[in-house]
Amino acid sequence: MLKEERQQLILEKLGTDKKVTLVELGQILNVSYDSVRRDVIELEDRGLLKKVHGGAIANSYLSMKASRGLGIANNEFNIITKKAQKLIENHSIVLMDGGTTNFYIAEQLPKSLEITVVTNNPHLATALAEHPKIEVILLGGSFYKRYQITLGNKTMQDLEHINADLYFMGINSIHSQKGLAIRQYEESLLKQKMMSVAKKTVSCVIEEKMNRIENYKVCDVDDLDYLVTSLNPNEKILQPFKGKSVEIL
Amino acid sequence: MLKEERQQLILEKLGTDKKVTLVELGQILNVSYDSVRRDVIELEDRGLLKKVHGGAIANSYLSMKASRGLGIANNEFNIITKKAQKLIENHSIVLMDGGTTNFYIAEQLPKSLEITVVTNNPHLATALAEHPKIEVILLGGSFYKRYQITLGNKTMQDLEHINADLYFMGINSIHSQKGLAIRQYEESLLKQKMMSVAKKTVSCVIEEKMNRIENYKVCDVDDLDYLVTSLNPNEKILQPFKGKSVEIL
DNA sequence: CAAACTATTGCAATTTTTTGCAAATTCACT
DNA sequence: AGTGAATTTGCAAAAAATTGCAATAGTTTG
Repeated sequence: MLKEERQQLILEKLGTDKKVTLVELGQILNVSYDSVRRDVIELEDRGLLKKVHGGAIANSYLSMKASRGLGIANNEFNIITKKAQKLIENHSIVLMDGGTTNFYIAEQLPKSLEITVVTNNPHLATALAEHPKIEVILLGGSFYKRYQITLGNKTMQDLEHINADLYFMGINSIHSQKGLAIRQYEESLLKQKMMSVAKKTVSCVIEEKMNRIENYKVCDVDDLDYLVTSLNPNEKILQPFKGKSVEIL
Repeated sequence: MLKEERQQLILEKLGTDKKVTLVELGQILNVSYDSVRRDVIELEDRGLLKKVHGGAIANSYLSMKASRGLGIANNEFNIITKKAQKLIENHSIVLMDGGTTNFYIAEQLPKSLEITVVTNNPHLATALAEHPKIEVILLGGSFYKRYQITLGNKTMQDLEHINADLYFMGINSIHSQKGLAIRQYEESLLKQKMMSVAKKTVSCVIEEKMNRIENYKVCDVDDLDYLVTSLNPNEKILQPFKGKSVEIL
């Protein structure tokens, strides 16, 4: 069995199931787990999937683009999107970075909205081509394949010239004491910069990201202006955030 | 067994199975593996399949034709791509802008190539994620939805800091007297800037773009260093370009 | 027609890539 | 904090690719 053949099958399975375990794959493909693991690593480097402990899950951008046409609505994302939209004023300058949640919000923006979106995420830029009234500014810099965003000095410099009204910060984890954190060091710097050039910062987090702690802290919960979740305001998981200065939606 | 006969059989098998291994082919065709391997290399050069370690897999957009048993003409884009690749040296900085031809060339670049690609085309950036050894720099600026590239002052400024070795210029029309032209005024300015920051400029044009005249002239044919076409060098359509200083491939 | 040239093919030696194994480490979950 | 599962790392065997070379067949040229 050819390596490419295996990888193709992995992607196919991932396309239907959204997730696979290495054990599963090893059995189906009838090769050692090591080979499967190496395949998965390779595919991750190409940005075609995301590797997790014990297996892999489908690339969020790819699967979203695929599911968009089918009208498959993800409930949690939809709730968040609805709430987030209320924060966006017409004729404002909105800063958005990478991450699935931001991508989803951008896609669902009303077609009538006249705003300028500044982003370091090319997927978001191309997706917004469908919105005739939204102007898109793409931040330049070196392109990080793994996270599919631009990063680095150039991107930071570009930001100096931006004065945004609102910043949608994508985040990997949020914790009432330890604050908001992310997996990449460089990315955490960029996010801090973005906060500094925006009047207000909002973070939209899905439930699975709450009360986890990722590697690099971006800021404290108190530094946020708004926190958007899909949860009901008096869920117990939200209680630790209540005393903070952040407004919870 | 004739070479042509073998190659025909390889394509047929590939049309039905989508993949073949060299061992398999060597047994069926009853020739040395070396011969099979050379056949596969030849077919890959003509863009009719994709060679991988241990065998070959079908070229998606050609497999349909092949399964119908049609004789497949060489693909115009593939011929151009092969010629264009010869111009790219390892460890060089390559500038590429928008356009289908450039996108295709980028996609087909060998996986082993170690270069830096600078582009104002987000699609190209994400497509190049498949190439682990290629570094991608995305030029920032306002995103021009119609042509899916970034454009404007910011993009121009970003270019000031680039010293590229080679520039692949996408173009809408080429004419021996009227030069190379494009539909958008802003884009023509950008292309001129790109030429000025690259040591050499190459344009890859498909036949339908030859001897037409679009709205905004970018430069004269003489200003190009290389002109890549799918045509045979002594085609009559190429004669008017012969006296020029440009090298025709 | 013969000599020179070219293209094709197979073989052998060398290098590269892939693959599976095992030991040591890290991770996730109770 | 401990325990089993998953991952990482180094390593070695196997498979495949590359290269140079020589033999053969086919083509061109004088």
